Amino acid sequence: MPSTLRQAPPFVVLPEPADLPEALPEPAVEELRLELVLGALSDPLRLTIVRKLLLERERFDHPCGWFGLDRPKSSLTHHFKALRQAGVIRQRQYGLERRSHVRIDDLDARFPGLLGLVAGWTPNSP
Amino acid sequence: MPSTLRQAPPFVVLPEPADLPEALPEPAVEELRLELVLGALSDPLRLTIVRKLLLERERFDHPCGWFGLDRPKSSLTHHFKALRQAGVIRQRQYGLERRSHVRIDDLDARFPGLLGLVAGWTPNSP
DNA sequence: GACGTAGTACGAGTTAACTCGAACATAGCA
DNA sequence: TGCTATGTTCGAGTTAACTCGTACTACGTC
Repeated sequence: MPSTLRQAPPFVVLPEPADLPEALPEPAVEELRLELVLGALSDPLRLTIVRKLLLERERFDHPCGWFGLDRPKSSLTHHFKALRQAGVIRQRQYGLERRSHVRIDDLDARFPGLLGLVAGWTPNSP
Repeated sequence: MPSTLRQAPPFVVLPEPADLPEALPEPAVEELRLELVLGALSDPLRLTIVRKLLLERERFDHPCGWFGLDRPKSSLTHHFKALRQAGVIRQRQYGLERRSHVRIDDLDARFPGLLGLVAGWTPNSP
């Protein structure tokens, strides 16, 4: 019924400055595995994280607490790590903060359409 | 690298005769949950099953052993049940045989593009 | 009836994931 | 020096999933 599921909003790829901190360990584009990516996205909390990153991408450089997730810090570390190790997000260390953004280019190249499904997802029913 | 990942083959929806056996319990289209579908597809064996059903759909009415999966029968029952309960496949009882096919219409309506990713998946690397 | 076939149901062992508390590390600031 | 904020690591408890053997059902056929 909801047409938002059928048509995802276009994602604008923002240019990144060259003086970014090094990204944390992650799989390369060609190492991305569909089953691992799907597994990482098969969790409601992680879907919430990725969807929020996609829909509010212009403000992606926010600390972990920005997501407003009511979980202990160690749980959030666990889920962000799961997303990063599957290749869904990239994380960079900004001093104390660890900022995340979705690897849109890589995921669109390997699994076109997948991020549109995530963007159209809704936590409760359908 | 492989262009097969970017462009999935078109799926032809075959008309179904009206005298089919009743389908086993499954979620309705509007009940399909993305996180459950992704979870069901996050297993290599189940990806193999769904991909084989998609690519050789014209011969979908085969017994479970047709898939050539080297697992005990009870394991296969487990995985086919997981796929059915997530809404990925539909199963019908033909006498002794339980035949499965992918719910292409339903999945395309709710999660467009997802089956294309499955069809383009390859078991090992990239 | 006996046999083979296609598959389910149950139960147990094993593995993996999730969840969270507690302790720790680091940077900035008063 | 201490305090706060951000986030990690470790460990343990709990839950869920996978794997599989065994027993069972149902339908043909000989």
